[in-house]
Amino acid sequence: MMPAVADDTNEHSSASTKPLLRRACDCCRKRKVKCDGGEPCGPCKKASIQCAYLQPPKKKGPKGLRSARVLHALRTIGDNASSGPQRPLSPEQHGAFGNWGWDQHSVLPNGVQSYPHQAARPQQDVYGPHTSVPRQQNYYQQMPTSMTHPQPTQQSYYSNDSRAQTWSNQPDSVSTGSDIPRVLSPTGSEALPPRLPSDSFFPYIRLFYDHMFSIMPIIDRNIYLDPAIYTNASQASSDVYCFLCSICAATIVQLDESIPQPAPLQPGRRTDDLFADECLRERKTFDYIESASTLSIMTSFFLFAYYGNHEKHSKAWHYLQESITSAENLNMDDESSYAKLDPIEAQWRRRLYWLLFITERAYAVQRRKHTRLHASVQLPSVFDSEDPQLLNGFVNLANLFSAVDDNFVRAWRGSRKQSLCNEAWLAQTQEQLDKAALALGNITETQHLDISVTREWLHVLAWQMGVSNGLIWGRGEGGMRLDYPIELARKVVEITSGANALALDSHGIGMEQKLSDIAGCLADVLRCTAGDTSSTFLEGKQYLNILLQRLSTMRGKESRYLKPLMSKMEGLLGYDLDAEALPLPSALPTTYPSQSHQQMPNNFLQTPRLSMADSVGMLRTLSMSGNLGMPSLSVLPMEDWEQRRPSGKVYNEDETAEAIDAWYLSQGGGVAQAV
DNA sequence: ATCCTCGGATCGTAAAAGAT
DNA sequence: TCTTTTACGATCCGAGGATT
Repeated sequence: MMPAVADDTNEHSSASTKPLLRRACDCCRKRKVKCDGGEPCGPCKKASIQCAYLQPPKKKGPKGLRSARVLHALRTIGDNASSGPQRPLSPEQHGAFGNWGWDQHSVLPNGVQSYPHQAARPQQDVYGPHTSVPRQQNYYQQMPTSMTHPQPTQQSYYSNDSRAQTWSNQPDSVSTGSDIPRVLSPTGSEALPPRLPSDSFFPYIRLFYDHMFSIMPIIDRNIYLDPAIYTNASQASSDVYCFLCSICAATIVQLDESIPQPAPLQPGRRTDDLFADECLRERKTFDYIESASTLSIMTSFFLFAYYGNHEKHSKAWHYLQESITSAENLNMDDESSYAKLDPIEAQWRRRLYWLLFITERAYAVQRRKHTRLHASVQLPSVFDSEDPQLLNGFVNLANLFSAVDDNFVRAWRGSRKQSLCNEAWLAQTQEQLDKAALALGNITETQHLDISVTREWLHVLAWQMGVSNGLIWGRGEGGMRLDYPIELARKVVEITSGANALALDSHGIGMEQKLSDIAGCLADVLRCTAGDTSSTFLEGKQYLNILLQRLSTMRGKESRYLKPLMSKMEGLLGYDLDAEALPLPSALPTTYPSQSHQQMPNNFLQTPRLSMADSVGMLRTLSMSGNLGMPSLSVLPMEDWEQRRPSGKVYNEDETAEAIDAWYLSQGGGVAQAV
């Protein structure tokens, strides 16, 4: 499938017709010059540029249903005709999505749809179809050659065209055809601080695609994995530059030490901080709010990821909200707005919207915040996407979080009426969580881990809500049993035990938080049932042990949640907080669930038994104090945990301890009656 | 004179549409 | 199922602009 030439035997064919090379290097492709296929190739050697063959070949042939595309083209023509001016299909509409967008030459053979002329090509072509590299370069060419920023004359040039960075278009500018001038850069022409060198970005973008793209499939690899577009990155427009800085900052801190990273850009300074500072500095030089685009939404989003991973939660939440606000400004929460867009553009926007949705739900639950976005727009397409397997996973995750509805969030924040947080509702919620993410067969491991662990984590949260509302002694529907967290922990151990560490680590601190939440909840249950020697609870201790082991090596180092958890565990597992490392790191069963329960670590302490009623009482006390599932407050800053887990639960008080014990015995739980 | 950019001709491949 | 049509990715020629 590679050869572009018929009778190309191996290297160079001696056929009479001009021999096309089977593959040109990335730079020659960009430069549109003949490549000799060498490493480095002749033209690259001559030009003293880095020769590489990184860009993967794209799939050829038509994509999607032809008839649908024709329909869209006709519709677009109709829209343009009725909405007046001259404005051809906006470049944004061709935009960011590589060549599965419309072919700009073929949409309208009469030329009405084609770009008028080169000079009017918008800068946003950076995101244009892959094959139109020249236009990307053209875009960069508009920038001054020195390390200063665009001059006023250039601004006026830009402001007269519709600034097509790929996704930057505002729907209203499409529908009204009004080209609102946008100020892109500072009005002054004074020299500005130098930017980061152009070659700073690409290594991190590659890391992003290798390890994070499957959970954030929002930028086109055909565009951003092309090293050539970074050749002038330091002179890109401000919003592009900010975006690149933010995604690099987020990637570095999210992957952290789980994978070897390129050498620091500046000695003695964290590169993620450098990127983030650059992004923030550059943002002050232009009105990024007024010129909001999908690009600026993503910039805010990656700033969120950067701060979130650094546990700077006020800033993280701020930037997440900023990205959501920008999305609302672009009407991305309005389904009807997508109909006006090119189908491909619409698909990318849907992805971005749902990523914001998922992230907001997850983060809001973790930090007990309110949510603003709703499942109000259609999910992105799976089968028509460039990677159905990947999109399948993404959509699964979106479905899972759709089960975390407003009631869930309100109940979790403690602002839902007690009467509404009843057993039936919780049972239904738990059921929905399982139903929402069923088809996990054909997805990547990274996504599988995310969905599976998130699902169990949400189960844990729902269970804690039940406890807080006095539902623990029910019939066990919706898992409202005392030992339910042990079952959930078992699943999590099964999910993570065989997992590729890097696939787990690529979820950043969010995964650490979820695992620590699950472990914390399990620890509470074990503490409250201390002394119980039934197999279920001994099993639970082993699961806890394994989860702690996991946390001890997250992202190349010990998770910051480990010590708090261990201090909480003091006396329960026999661990000493001051111990230099967890015991048995290598002796842990890697295929744990198949192991028998006999081989318990001998350092489990036998502590006095509690009755079932005592256990439930303790759990309720913990939930009242807002301490349920939380590691000891003595290790993490108090306000940090309080922010994460404020209390505020309500629950009934009228069940008797006898009834509880009787129920539990009937479940075969085996908790001892009394000390 | 040399270098560089980039429109577009051309080709091969693969998917959609049509014929049987 | 087979054939035809169409879309699209890819290479790279060569005109024309920029630079030395």
